[in-house]
Amino acid sequence: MDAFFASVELLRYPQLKGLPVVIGGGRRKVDDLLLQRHAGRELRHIPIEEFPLLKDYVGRGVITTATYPARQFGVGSAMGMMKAARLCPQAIVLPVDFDEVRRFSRSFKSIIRDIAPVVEDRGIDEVYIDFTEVPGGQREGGRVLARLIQKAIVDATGLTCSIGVAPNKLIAKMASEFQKPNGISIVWPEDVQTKIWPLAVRKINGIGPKSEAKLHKLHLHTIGDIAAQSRDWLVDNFGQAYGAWMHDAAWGRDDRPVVTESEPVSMSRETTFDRDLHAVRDRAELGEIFTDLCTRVAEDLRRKGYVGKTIGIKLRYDDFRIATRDQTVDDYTDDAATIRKTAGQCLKRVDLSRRLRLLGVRVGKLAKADAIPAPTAAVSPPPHVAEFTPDLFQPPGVLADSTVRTKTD
DNA sequence: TCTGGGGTCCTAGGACCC
DNA sequence: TCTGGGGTCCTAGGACCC
Repeated sequence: MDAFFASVELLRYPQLKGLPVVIGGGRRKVDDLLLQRHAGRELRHIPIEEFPLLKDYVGRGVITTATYPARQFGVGSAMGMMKAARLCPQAIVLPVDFDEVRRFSRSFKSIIRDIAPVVEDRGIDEVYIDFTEVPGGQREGGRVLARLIQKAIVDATGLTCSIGVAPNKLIAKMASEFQKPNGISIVWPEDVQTKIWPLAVRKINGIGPKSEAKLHKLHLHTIGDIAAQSRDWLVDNFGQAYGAWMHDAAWGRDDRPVVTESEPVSMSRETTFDRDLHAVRDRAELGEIFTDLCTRVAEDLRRKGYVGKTIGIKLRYDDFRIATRDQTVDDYTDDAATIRKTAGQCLKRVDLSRRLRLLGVRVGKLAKADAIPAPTAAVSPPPHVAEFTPDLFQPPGVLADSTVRTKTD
C-alpha cells in the first residue's frame, strides 16, 4: 500500500492532499485538541491552518509514514520526529489511528483474497500474492491481474498500491518499489542483470544496515557486485547460511513458497517512557507501567485465544543498549498475575542501576488455548520443596528465580 | 535533538539425555 | 585414565522487517 498510514488519514482529511503530512509520534499527543474543537463538524471542513505542525511537536516518537510531498524534504519512515521537524517544520503531523489502519488493512487484504486466494500476510500494509493458478494471472506477464487488483482496492477504499510481478517473492518485492506510487512493474527472469544488478545491496529484502556496512567495507555496493563474487568467498565472509543465501539472492534465486497460514510465535507489549526512569527513584511509576504491560499482553493472549510458557522482559537503557531475560515455566498461561510474577523474577536478573528508556513484556512458546488442558493444582509441588533448595552458586539476587525451577530438582 | 512498537528468524553455548 | 556422537531444550543477543 502506498504511504498507507498517511493515505488512510487523507481519506478523512482530503483538504491535506498534496501537502507534506507525517504520521507518527505518541498516541493522542497531537490532535486531540483539534478534534475536540471541531466536535460535530465535518472533518473535511477543518481549515488547514488549524492542523498541528511538526515544528511544534515535542516527544520521542518516530515517523511511521510520510506523504510523498513530505518525502521530498528528506523526511521518511523510522526517522525521529525531532530530526524530521528540522527538515520540514511546516509538515502537518497526525497521530497513528491503529484501529482505523487495521480496518483498512483487513479490507484491502480481503479484496485481494476474493480475486486471488493464495495470499501471504507480510504485516499491516503488504502481501505476497501467488498469481500462478489465478485465471488470467499470466496475461501480459501478470499486468492484467495486477491492474484488476489495484482497481478493486481503489474502488472499495480510495487507497492506491504498487505491485511488482516476478517469478519469486524476492524479485517481486524489489519490483514493487520500481513504480511507486500506484504503479505496476513486471520483472522477468532475464531482467535480473539489467534491472536488479544495478541496485544498491540494501534493496535486497534481508540485507539491513549492518550487512550493508560490511559489504561496503568489502567494496561491494551493488547487487551485481555481490553476484560477481563466488559463493565460497561469500560464505567465508558472511557464514554458511547467510553467505549462500546472499549469493542466491544476488542471482535472483528464491524458491520460498507463498505461505497462506501461520501461527504466532510470541506476543509482546513494550513502551518507551516520556523520560528515562530509574528502577529505584521511579519505582512506583515503573511498577505501574510494568503491571499495565503484563495486563495488556494477557488481554492480547486471551482475545486471540493463545497461552504461552516462556515469559520475558526487555529493557532499553538510556544508552540504547538492550537487555532481555526470559524464563520458561511449567504450565501454559494467559494470566496477567502469573505473567507479572515470572516477568518480575526476570527483572531481578538484569542490571537495574542504569536509567531505562523502555520496558517490554513478552510471552513466547505459544499454543492455542483450546489445545492445552487446564493445569490442575494436584501436579504442583508442595511449596516447602522450593524453600529448602537454594542455589548457593548463584548471586543473592537470583535466589528468587531458583525457586521456580525447583520443580525439576 | 537523537532513534516506536510489534514481530520473525538465526546463532551459539550450556544443560541434559540416550 | 580418558573419554563418542547424536539430539533437544533453554537462554541471550542480534539482524532484520513492516
